[in-house]
Amino acid sequence: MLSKKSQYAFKALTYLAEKYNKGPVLISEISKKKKIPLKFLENILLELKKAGILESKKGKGGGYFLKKDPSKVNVANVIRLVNGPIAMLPCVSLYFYERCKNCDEKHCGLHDMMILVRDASLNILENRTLKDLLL
Amino acid sequence: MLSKKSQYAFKALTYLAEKYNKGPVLISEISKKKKIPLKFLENILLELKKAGILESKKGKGGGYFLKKDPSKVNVANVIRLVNGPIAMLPCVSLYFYERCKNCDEKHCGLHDMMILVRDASLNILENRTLKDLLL
DNA sequence: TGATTATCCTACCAACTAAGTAGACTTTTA
DNA sequence: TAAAAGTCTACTTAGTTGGTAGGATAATCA
Repeated sequence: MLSKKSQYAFKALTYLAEKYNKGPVLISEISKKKKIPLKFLENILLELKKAGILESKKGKGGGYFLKKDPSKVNVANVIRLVNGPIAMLPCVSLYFYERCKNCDEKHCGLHDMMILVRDASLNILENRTLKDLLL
Repeated sequence: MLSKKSQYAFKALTYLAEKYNKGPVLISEISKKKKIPLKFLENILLELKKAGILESKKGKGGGYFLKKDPSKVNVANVIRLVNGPIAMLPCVSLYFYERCKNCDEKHCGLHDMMILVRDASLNILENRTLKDLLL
């Protein structure tokens, strides 16, 4: 399941996508409109900024805004960043791979099935962007 | 991600599937062969029994065994039982549904996308059984 | 019938993660 | 230089995960 943090992240990102190219948006505005706890939202937006998805401006007239066009922000990447692995097992994860202990990946039915699940999910998530989440 | 508990459950179940119709298997045997902490495995097997997947026999010559043929034990159901929801959001879960707060499901792009992901995953998991996990 | 074998059950615990809060600091701009 | 706004460090609180301990209960067999 996606964490609350991830759900907040998507709400904030889609809000910013709607306001793309309309100047910086206050954290407090996003917090109010999307009903996300202010200080928690601060952390999330900062993380998204450090990952290169958002940009910010300090001082009066400042706020957060998308660094790239909404159609360039990949959904799978946002999930990996905020939520972690998409795969159901570490041994089939592309970005968070860890070897199974006491289990030979070459002869593991669970492993093989989870690769199929991973690919089916990625087939959707890798081909969607923030733009697809609007409306 | 699947919990360790879930991974242990699948290891134990596939082991029992290999021994289907060959009489009860000791918890301690599964524990040793599959390298699963004994007392933790006890809990897991008991849970699987209560869910109607396993059967047990007490006393000498006792142990655990599959209640049904491995080809009748659905993978999706095992995951739901031991790990929880398969969907990535409560608002798109079939068996663990919860309404979104502050979010209209009729107009939510995230919701729509997560239904696609859910269905893609279920399409695989619902059509596999323990038998498919062997070898 | 009583010892042995094995599951069943209740309770507990340590470590970690999720979710959120507090408060001071820094930078920008008017 | 004061106000506005993001940045940073640290904390709290609640819940989950991954176990462990020890006894109760039931079945078998000598």
